[in-house]
Amino acid sequence: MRPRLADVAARAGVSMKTVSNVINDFPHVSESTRSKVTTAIEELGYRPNVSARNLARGRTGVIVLGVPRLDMPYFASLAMQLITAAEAASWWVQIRQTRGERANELRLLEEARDSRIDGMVLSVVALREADLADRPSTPLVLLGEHRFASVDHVGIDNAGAARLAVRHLLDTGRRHVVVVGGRRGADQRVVGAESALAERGETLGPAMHLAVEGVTGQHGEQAMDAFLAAGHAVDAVFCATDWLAMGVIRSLRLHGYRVPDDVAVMGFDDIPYDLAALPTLSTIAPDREQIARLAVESLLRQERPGPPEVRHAVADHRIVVRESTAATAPGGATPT
Amino acid sequence: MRPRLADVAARAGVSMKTVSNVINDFPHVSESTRSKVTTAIEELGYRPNVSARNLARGRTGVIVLGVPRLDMPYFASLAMQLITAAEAASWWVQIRQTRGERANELRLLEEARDSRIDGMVLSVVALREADLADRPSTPLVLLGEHRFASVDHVGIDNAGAARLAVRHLLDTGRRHVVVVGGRRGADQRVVGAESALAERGETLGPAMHLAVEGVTGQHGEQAMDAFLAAGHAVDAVFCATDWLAMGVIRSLRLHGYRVPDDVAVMGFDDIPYDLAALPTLSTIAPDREQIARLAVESLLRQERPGPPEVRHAVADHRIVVRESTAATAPGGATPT
DNA sequence: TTGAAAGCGCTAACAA
DNA sequence: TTGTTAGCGCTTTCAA
Repeated sequence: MRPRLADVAARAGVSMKTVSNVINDFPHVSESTRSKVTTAIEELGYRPNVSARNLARGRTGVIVLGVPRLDMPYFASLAMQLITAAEAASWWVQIRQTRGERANELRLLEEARDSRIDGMVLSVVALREADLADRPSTPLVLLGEHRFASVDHVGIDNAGAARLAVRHLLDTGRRHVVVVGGRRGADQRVVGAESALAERGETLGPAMHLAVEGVTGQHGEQAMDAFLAAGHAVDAVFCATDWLAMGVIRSLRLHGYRVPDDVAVMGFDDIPYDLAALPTLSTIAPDREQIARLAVESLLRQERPGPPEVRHAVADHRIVVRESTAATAPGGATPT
Repeated sequence: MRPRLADVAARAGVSMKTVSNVINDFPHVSESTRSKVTTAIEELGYRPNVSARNLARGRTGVIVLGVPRLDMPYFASLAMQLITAAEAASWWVQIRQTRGERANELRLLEEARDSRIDGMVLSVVALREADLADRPSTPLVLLGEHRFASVDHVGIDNAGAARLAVRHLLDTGRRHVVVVGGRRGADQRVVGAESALAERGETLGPAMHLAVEGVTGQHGEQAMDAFLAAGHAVDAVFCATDWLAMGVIRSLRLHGYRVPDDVAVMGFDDIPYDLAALPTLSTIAPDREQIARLAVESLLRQERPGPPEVRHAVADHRIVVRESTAATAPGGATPT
């Protein structure tokens, strides 16, 4: 049988309370007592029973991570980082998928309310501020582009990152930059791209902004197909995600453009497949480890009693330059 | 406060035992009693406290899924399927990564032994039969290519699937098939490829088998680079995974081969990015949902008392034909 | 078929 | 600073 707290107490010649104090790092434990207890723990190979602890504490020991799709490597590696960060707070992470649909995001929020979980980290795509009006008392932190005044949030500076990306395109001699992403004004990555153009006294013409509804490569490909069919000049494309970029490259090449010789392409996310693509994909790499850590910190802070205080944390990012934006550029190529 | 079992019992005018019987679907409960209880449950919105239940049952409510890397979409979608299947058995799934290293796989096995979990599903890469000599009493089921006599296993017919893939290449007029995968004799996908060749009276020459150590696109690319440098004829490549295939295509195209015109390429796994690649990738699609379901069933069976009985289950697969194996083939192309 | 009550292993109020 | 003990909410043995 596995040793219990009582066994440790007996062996150390102290009470259960004392052992509990040691395990939970309470202050006010004399050094000699502490060492007696830790020795007993070692000798017995004692490990606390999580179910019992959670029951006594009124915790469930589980937090939920909601992401659009786990089979998008960006979210998968985010999930792994969160699992690691949550372990330190002795939380299991339960992963759920939303497919980016508002109905599913609402459903998760509803689950948070019925409080069989200790907290929720939600990577939000379609949720609106109003949906959070009567937010659950369960600790909640949102990830992703959208940031609401009423809820903790962890993200990166999407606009700043996009600005960096587009500046890079412009710095390497590109002139006609297409931006593939979400709705203008709403999508911070599009906003950032616009501002980089503005810095050079240029504007993002309506034709140069391709608004996509979905996240897959096919969405990027179709958008680019439509753009190219219209016959506009282009020598660079900034995409809001790497997956979109893969589709965009497919479209460009099927239309006879060379990448990066004729058109440079920049993605966003830094997924492992970027290196297997032809050309390898330049991108923005968010610091996912930091994001995960900040999310767990937020949950822990909300768990502590005290006046609620909403915090919006910003994690780092960096630009990764690879083949797809090599500086061979002329201006405004046409199909070969 | 959340309603407890006792509240339900009081409201229904029965004992806790009776409510417990209803909840756990015990036989021998009169229909009238059952309906009284279910009504009370509905009215109160009662949900069992999982920690308490696990404590009483001596369960932890958690099973572990060990995969090489979660940011490989194959494993990510497998993970999601397992989460769904495990939910039915009211298990949380804790995901762990092994990076395919034997040391990490052994560490997980060790964790299974110290039994803070109810079961383990391990997608094994490097583990050996001997490592399982004193296997933990915790229910364990292995996924992946390797199958050991002493442990439950769920997989697909890798050799059969590979045979299907290579037959497809041969049926579309290809003659010089390169196989990229693990060690000959050990890797069932290589074995299956060989047998497909044997059916046509051909053999897999040593030069035509590229043994790779890793799983990434770069590994595939390097292997293909080396092969092409040697100047052998080739008009088809079968790769043990899609990721390898992406690297192989990169190499081929950088060496001036057109895919599929000069060389057809076939992958294995069916990851979402196959559709964003140029050309879109033909592949083998294992039935991951079935794999997950069978794995959970195995765990449940092992949990039940009774004589241990090892079972090896085989899930379905199908071939998915896309652009990368379009039937335009001549025989044995050379660089343009 | 249903009820009473003793745990499951840990936490934390209250005492000492 | 440490000990005693009453829960946390559910399962399950034994009786009825």
